[in-house]
Amino acid sequence: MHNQLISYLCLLRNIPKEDESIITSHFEYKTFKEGDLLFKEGKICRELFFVCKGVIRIVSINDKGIELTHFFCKENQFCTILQSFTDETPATAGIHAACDAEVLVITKSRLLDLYKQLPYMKAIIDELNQLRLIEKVNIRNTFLGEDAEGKYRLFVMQNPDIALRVPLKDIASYLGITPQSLSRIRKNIR
Amino acid sequence: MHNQLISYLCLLRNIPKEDESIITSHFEYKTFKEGDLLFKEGKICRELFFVCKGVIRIVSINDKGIELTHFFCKENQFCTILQSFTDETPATAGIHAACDAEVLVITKSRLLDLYKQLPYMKAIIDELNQLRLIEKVNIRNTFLGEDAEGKYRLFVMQNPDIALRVPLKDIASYLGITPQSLSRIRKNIR
DNA sequence: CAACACACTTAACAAATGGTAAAAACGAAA
DNA sequence: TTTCGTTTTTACCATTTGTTAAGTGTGTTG
Repeated sequence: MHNQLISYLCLLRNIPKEDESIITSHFEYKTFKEGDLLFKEGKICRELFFVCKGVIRIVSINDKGIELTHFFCKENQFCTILQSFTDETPATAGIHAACDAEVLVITKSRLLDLYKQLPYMKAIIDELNQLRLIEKVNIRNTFLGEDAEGKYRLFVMQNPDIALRVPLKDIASYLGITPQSLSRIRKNIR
Repeated sequence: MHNQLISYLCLLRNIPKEDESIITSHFEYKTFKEGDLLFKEGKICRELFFVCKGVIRIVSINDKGIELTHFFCKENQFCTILQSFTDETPATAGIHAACDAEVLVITKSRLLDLYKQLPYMKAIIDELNQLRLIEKVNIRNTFLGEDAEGKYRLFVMQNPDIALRVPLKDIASYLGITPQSLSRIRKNIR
């Protein structure tokens, strides 16, 4: 599992062999079952997760009590509640396992320690943030102007693996439609 | 105008007095009329804009020929087509003046030169990117699960100034609804 | 001023989506 | 297996939004 993290980081920047164990030793391996809570809404998020296997999702509850899925994170993606992690303010969203998942966790204090030992790690995380920003903007733009069916088609095209692994209701709450609507759309597509 | 840029940057990090002219000399001042093109879709975007006055918007055209407004940038916001600017790939969106606007422009090569002279500028831009990522995620999440009227109310609450200054059709294309729908929604709210 | 282009509004109808409810399918636990 | 709870499907109706079309400004240009 720790190898997977190193392999991924190597895609962005060469990691000296001798640094590998420094990096991995800062992370802790954990497993979760579908529906399990990785992080609870309302607390300050001091963890950064790296998904090794499975899918996790960022979730909040709106004023009507409806679950909203902000986004999914799958294999080889970092995930946290960025605002809470950065500002140390209470998070307005939690993190749930959308299916069985294996993750590596690093706490904020350990991450800062890692930055001290290996300053280039900060640059990697900054670069990942920029890539993530580009990705978020792209997702918004491809969804813009599409109706529910169009959004679902785009989602499936861009994330065929996620579409197969997580419950329908989670995808519906990600697309901003009701499970009934998504079920209807799936039938129409078949 | 250049003072405005320095004032804004000072909110993020203290700028030594002697650096101010180094920074501002890298930027060029330009004015645009409503509807003017700041950057044309399809080209490689090598400019980073800082809005001093007015509102600009990122625009693309979908397969049906409909204009889509990705987002607006107003006073004291940096704006570029980030993917194109970073990867030097052709941009799939252009930048238009949503109302009369005054901006400071820095080219990519001049920005890289500025990074060399003042390395802390890179940290500032990285921090701005992270803030922008948090903002994009927040916008998406507050819109999620809202109907068209809810999205419009949220937009007006969060951007009362923009709502008053730019054409209705641009806001409609930002919300992903037709101008007719937005006109109807405005009437209902009155 | 007149003519024109463009943005905005309004209306009538069609299509898509939401709300409610109930049934069916599925999985977990006793 | 049976039971229970949850997810998914289906159906019906209400509401929202899109589509089309026409009318009303408003500003610009000749």
